[in-house]
Amino acid sequence: MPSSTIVWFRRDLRVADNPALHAAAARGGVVPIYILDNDGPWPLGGASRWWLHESLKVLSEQLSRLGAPLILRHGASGEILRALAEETGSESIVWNRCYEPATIARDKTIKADMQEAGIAAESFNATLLHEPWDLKTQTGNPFKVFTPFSRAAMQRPPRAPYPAPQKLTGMTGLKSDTLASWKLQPTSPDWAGGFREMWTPGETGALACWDEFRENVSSYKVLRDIPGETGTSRLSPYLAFGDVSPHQLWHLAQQLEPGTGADSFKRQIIWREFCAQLLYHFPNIPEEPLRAEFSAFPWRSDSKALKGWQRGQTGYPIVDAGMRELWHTGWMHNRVRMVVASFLVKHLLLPWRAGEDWFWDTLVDADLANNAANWQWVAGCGADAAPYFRIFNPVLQGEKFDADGVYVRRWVPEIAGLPDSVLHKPWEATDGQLKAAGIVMGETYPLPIVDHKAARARALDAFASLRGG
DNA sequence: TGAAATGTTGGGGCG
DNA sequence: ACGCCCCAACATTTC
Repeated sequence: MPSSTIVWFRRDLRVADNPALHAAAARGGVVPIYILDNDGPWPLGGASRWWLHESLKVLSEQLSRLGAPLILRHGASGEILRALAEETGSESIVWNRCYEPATIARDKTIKADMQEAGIAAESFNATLLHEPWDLKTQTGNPFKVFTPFSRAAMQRPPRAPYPAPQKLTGMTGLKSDTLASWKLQPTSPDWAGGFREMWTPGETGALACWDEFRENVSSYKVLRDIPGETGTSRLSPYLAFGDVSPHQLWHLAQQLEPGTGADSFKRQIIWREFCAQLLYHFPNIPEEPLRAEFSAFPWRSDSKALKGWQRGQTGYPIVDAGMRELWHTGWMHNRVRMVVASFLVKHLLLPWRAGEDWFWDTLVDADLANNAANWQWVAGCGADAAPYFRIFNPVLQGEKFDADGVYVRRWVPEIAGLPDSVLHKPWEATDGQLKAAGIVMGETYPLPIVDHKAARARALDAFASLRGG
């Protein structure tokens, strides 16, 4: 009887379209393992830990049902895998590749160590449609502009998804941590109530999420910009943890009628690929601006303003609504992410790194590449970045994309009684309107922590100082 | 995947 | 009827 193959789960918490699992199952017995290894430079944030717990619970049930229970262990990945190989007599180990710089380095070492120990180690493509080293410009350089990247990506159809295994041959008697012992979920206080209301993590939840999205995909292109609607797919956390693969989603989108929102949706998938590719080729973007001249940028330091932003107390309703949605659900609507990010970086002149850290901790879809690349995009120091003079006006953005105030009223209920005409600028409400709505400005809802016009002028000055000197 | 400032045009009020 | 002005509406430029 051939020895079992260890399947090391990481950001691929699913049984369908899982190339590593598929390959292992074809060879014979499998030993699935997930290792809690928080040693890297970007340890999991609180919201991600919550999602991971839920997702592992589902994966564990699925694998047990298929016949190969999931082993949970914590510690240094290399040592754990070596020990497991010894315990099980496994002569091979497989996994699906991750592309964060520290993970690449770690996995390289593990692969070499394994092979030295006579254990065959093989990795597979699973979390990106295209390997970051596969798509290059005509001159052979990595893409730094989205449009040509997306053209190149569109011309290269991704592989078809693998089916889920029907049955696995597992091993019994191996020791495993309990999921609860990892304490991934909050207890006191339990801040995850809003998370549970909104999300069903795991592979089955991902497919249900797709089904719901498919019903509305024809209006995706328009409604994806309206935060009061459920217009976006909300698939991002599933993708971040690999509850579903981009190949599966691409394949599903291909089956929709062309000309529907499928094209816009695929474009968003390509944005994800673009960011991953940037991180691969420019591995320090989580910490350093891609455009080096930004190292000299005069960011302010203002812990009070930062806290006001984090807690949704800026006095700008659309900003506060977004930040509270994030805090409550672990997620924020895409349009509003751009508004709050622009507000932090331009109105408050606070470093994009502070926003990156906060999103990393609070988003259930936190992804190193997306987070770094998009914050740099907003700050103007990244690839294909927003020009420095593009400063969102939070009032206009609110009036344009939340015209009926559904979103602001949901997340900033203390001003819900204002009429639409002043909902996005409560400081302009008349005394009568404030009284009728039960609002005392500065007490029940903050006055704006910065004046838009002055903040805009200050940002333009600061950004201009980079250019002229 | 901006917003504000500036420029241009044309309808209409009015002497 | 005409010229003048105002200003909304749209276009262009600038940040």
